[in-house]
This record gives sequence, structure tokens and C-alpha cells, in this order.
Amino acid sequence: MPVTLKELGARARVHPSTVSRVANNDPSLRIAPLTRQRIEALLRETEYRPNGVARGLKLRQTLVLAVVIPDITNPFFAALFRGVEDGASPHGYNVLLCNTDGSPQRQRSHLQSLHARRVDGVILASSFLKDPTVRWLRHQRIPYVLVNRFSDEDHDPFVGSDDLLGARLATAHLAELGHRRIGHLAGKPTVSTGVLRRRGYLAALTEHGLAPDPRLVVESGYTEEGGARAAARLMALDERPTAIFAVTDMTAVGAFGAARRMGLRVPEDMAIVGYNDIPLASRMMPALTTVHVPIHDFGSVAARLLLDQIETGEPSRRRVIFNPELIVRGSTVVGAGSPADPQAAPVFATE
Amino acid sequence: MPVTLKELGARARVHPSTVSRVANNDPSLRIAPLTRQRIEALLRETEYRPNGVARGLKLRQTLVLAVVIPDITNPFFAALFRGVEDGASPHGYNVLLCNTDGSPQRQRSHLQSLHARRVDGVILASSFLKDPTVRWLRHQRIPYVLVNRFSDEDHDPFVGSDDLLGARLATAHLAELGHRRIGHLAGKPTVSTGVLRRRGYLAALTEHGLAPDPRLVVESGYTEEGGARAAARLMALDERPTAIFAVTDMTAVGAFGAARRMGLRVPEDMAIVGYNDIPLASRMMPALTTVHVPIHDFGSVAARLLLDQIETGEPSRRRVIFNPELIVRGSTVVGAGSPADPQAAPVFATE
DNA sequence: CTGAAAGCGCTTACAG
DNA sequence: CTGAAAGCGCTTACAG
Repeated sequence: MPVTLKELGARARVHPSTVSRVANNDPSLRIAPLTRQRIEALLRETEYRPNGVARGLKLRQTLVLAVVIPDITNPFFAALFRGVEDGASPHGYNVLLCNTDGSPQRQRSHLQSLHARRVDGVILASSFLKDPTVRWLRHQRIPYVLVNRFSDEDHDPFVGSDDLLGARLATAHLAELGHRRIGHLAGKPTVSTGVLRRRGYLAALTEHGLAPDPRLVVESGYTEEGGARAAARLMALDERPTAIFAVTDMTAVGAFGAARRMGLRVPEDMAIVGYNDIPLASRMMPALTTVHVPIHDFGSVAARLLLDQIETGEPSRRRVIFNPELIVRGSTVVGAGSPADPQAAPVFATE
Repeated sequence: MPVTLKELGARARVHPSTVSRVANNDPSLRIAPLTRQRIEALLRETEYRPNGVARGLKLRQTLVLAVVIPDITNPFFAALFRGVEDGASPHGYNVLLCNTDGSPQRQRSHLQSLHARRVDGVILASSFLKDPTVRWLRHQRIPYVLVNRFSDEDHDPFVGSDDLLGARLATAHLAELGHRRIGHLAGKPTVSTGVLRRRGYLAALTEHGLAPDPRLVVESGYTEEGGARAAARLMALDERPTAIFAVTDMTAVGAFGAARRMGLRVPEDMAIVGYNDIPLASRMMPALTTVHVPIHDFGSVAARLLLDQIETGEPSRRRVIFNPELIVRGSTVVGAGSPADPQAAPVFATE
């Protein structure tokens, strides 16, 4: 059992509260220098560290944040989490990680558990449009920040990219390469990224004088498997598209696999663009043209927005929207970018 | 502010302790049925959930575990974490994630912070041989389990693979393909996986009548960058090796890049074997021959060993060692395995 | 059978 | 200036 203030007080022959004041460097404390020295020596000798649970109960702050995401094995969320930890850890916070696998039920039950634990704040990267869980967070006055996906356009603190613009850039790139039939692997209509990236795709088509064709839009969700299935459907069309904009890099990876199995070459027979620029994107063969967003910054900025709210005690509606940037690689232009370029390739840390 | 037992007691006109007993379904509680109903209705109406911090202080258990790893953006650790969460979450635990970037100082400071928070247990995947932090965990009687790397062969509960065997399988495979000069990208001498995999490599050479050549062993650490650098050194030798066994998949990925830059074809000019079988391995071009270990199971089994200790209150020395399995793919045998085979490829979850 | 009290370990406003 | 007390919200052994 770790040492307590009570024991320390007994050993130093002072009241526990005095030990507490010395340990916390209370500036209003006047105390005989010798006594102070005695206590400080004891503190050092026993490596005293206050019980965080007791402290949390008294101070009503746990110094714990939580990150709620669909799945940490998706590299997008791993990078996002690192951003959060790197932003929060220097301020003394530890971070809980909760995977929902995209299930609203699991999201809900995680949030309730986090609330019962009195985490100081939540970063939510798995929210839906009009998400009742988000309303619940607001109602409970739990500090939170949404990342990547928003729930209500104007009501929540949010960090993400301009999905509409990013999708337009991606689709315009394909149109400018001369593609007339451009397919879209679409996200879900219940998720902001799904809606906005689809809208951006349609806008770019119109801007380039291309008539939208409903058959060219297939819902893929956000998984590699879903991407493969949806891409296979596009590729089986009588007049199949010559290019695809995929709602995320992982669905684009699925489309790669589908193309290979159908004997289509990328980019010659089928150009493919993704979204996010996860580490995998730059080292595929051919490397994936995609919309780059600063994933790590999403996390660290979200952490800062959250800590601001915690410190001020005021909820926030600040929105930080990063500009997406198109990265042209070999999946749309033969020879563009260099696969696994040592400069471009991300450095992975130690096993 | 969430509702407390005190308020609930006042509203139901009973003592707070009675509310607590009803909420916790205390079997020894005898109470008038009507009173019970009134309290239960109140509990439901207010969605009462006990304050976990207060509960933790009283019960001396926080229902929080921590996972300490080098870096979650390494897919190996992401899969490991999922295993832990999947194993612990059904038992009511939440899991803190701490990245050390391989720094003993950061590891130390994370552990101290976790101890101050009174986490119920720690899963440590970043330990060193004779790690003072591990000794400290033992000394503080904090329940813990080491994963993947051990610290003292016989003293710690541990989950991992038979690194010696795995390295022998990998190296024997290369020898049996006819390679006479086989290089090794070695881990660190301070890490169990580094030591054992190097030893397995040497053992396999001897078993196949090949004389170990010190110039063919280059320390790479565990990063892609380190792997690229070390591989470049091997490839620049006068009598360069025709095959390489890399201590992990990430270092093997680095070796791929180095080979490409030096104009060497894989596997024709340079066969490469990795270790771990991370998701990336099966979808590289060519796909990576590697030693498969059940990463997710590492995590879930470690969680179970940890929960066992927490429940019994007894420290454990149980060791669970999985059998590694060689997966032959295109990086050693032309055409072997199928890159991005839809069956073999892991499914990534929703964005 | 139920209520009241003690106590988990801490911090801080208050009294002496 | 320092000590003693209250109180954060809970659980449970104990007394009535």
C-alpha cells in the first residue's frame, strides 16, 4: 500500500493537512523552516504521490480524457489518437481509448461508462448526423470535441477538414485528366463525411459539365471490404466508369483489390482516388492519389479545444477546419509520385 | 451535476445508504416492497449511476487498466490494443493507452502517473531486459503482464511467441531455398525479441551448415527507417547477402525500400523475411514472407492473465507462449501467396 | 430489518 | 501562522 498523508503526518509529527500543503507547495503556508525540511525529506524518501482517486473526488477533476473512435487498427485513428495524446499528455492528462466498431449502441454504452468515471472530457470521432449521443453529451455538460465527423453543423466544437472541397478537388482532378465517367464509392448518408464528400463529388461533376449518373454512385461504407464490393459493382456495369473517387483510403484499397481481380490495370483501365492520405497510401503499388489531411493535427488540435473548455469551464462552438490538399500519385497518373519514396514514407516507431 | 445518493435519499425519504443498497441489489437488504418500488422508480427516472471516482476510493478498485506500448501507429500495437480492449471491456474495464516511443524515461513517467491514478493493472509491451520499471511494478505490487517482450525470463507473467523458434523457421526457410549468404537486420541487445531472434537466426545457420559471418548482422532497431539504413549497408557489401531475415515486418518494409532504391529485385536478387505478419505484410508487392503470430490474441490473453491476478489478488508467473508459424509469400518465392488476397487481407473497420 | 456512522485519501475554508 | 474539521460520494460493518 502506498503511503498516505495520514501516515506521513504521524511520522513528521504534524497534521496531515500540513503535509498536504507542503506537498502542493501552498504559497499561503507559513511554517518553520526546519519542519518544512523534515517534511520535504520525508516526501522525497517515500516518493509520495497523492492518491489520484481521492484527489479526483475532492477536486472534481480526474485528469483523464477519453477518445472514442470506430477502430484503432484503422491507421487513420491510430494517427489521430497519437495527436490527442501528444497534445494532452504534457498537461498531465492520461487518455482512455474506446473502440465502437461503428455501432451506436457501443458508442452509447462507452459514453455512459466514461461519464460514470467522471472523465474530464471526451473526443468523439465516431459521431453520426443528429447523433443522440452528442445531444446527451451537451445535456450532461460533459466537455467534448467532435473530430473528422460532425453531428450538427453549428452546435459542436469540431476539428476536421473541408470535406466538400476535398471531394471536389479529387473529382476535378479526375475530370481534368479527361475522365467522363467517374464513379463514387460513397460513405453513409448518416455520416457527415459521407454526405459532404458525395456532395463535393456531384458539384465537381457539374462544374466540369458532366451529368451525374446515379448508377455511378454506390454506397461502400468505410471498410476495405465494402469498398471492394461496391467497386466490383461499378466495374461490372455495361458502361463502366474509367475512374473512381473513394470516400476514404481504405475503401480505395478495396477498389484496388477489386480492379486486380477483374484484370483491370490501375491507373490505365481504372484511375482511383482516396481520401485522408493514411500511411499506407504512399506505399501501395501504384501509390494512391488521395486527399491529404493533417490527421495528427486533428488530434492535437482537438485536445487543445477540449483542454480550453475544461480550463474555462465554458462549452465552446469553435470549429477548426483544415484545408485538404490533393496529392497526385500513380493511381491516377502513370509514374506520378514515387511509391515508398523514403522522404514521403512515414516513419514507424519501435516495435 | 449528476444526481447523488444523498439527493436520491432525500427525495425518496429514506437514508442514502438504503438507496445504495437498492441500487447495488444488496441481497441482505430487507425492505418494504413499496419503498423498494419507489426507490427503483427514482433510480430509473434519474438514470442514476454511482460516481466511479467515489466508488473507486471506497472500494480500492478503479476498473481501469493501462496498456503501455511504444507507438500505436505501428499496426502491431494497434492490433494488440484491440485484443486487450476486447478482452477487458466485457468485464467492465476501460483501458488507458500510453505511448512511450521506446523511451525508458517516458515509460517510467507513464507508469508513475498510472500508479498515482490507481489503475487496477498494467499491460506492458515496451519492456527491456532487466527493466528497472518492471522491478518497480513488482515492488509496488501493481498487477501487470508483459507482452511480446519479456524482462526476466522467469519472473513475470508473460504473453508472446517463441521468438527463438520463429527466427529459426524464418532463417531455415531461406537456407532451404538455397541461400548461402543470409543477412540479419537485428533488434536491440537490450530487448528480448532482439536477442532471441538473433540467436534463432544463428542457430538455424549452424543447423544448415552455414558459417555465421558477423558482417552479415547489422543492428536495425525496430523502425522502418532503421531497417532501410541497415539493409542498405548489407546490400553495399562486396559479397552481399542474397537473403535477409528482418527482426520485424516494419524493418523488412524498410529493406524493401532499400532494395528498390539499389535496383535489386525482391525476391530474385534479394529475398526478405519479416516477423509478426502485420496487416500490411500481406498486401505489399510482392507480399511479405513472414512469421505469423496471433497479435490480437496476445492482447486478449494478456487481459485475461491480468484480470485473473486482479480477481485473486495474487501475482502470477504464468507464461503463455504461442507457436509462431512461417507464412511463405512472394518476397522469398516468386509467385507464392497472392498479394492482397481478399481472403487473407484483413478487414479494416469503419472510418 | 433499517438507519446512522465510519472511513476510503485528499484539499482548503475556517477557527484558534 | 498552524491545526482541526468538513466534505467530495460512495459502501458496508455495526447498532438500535
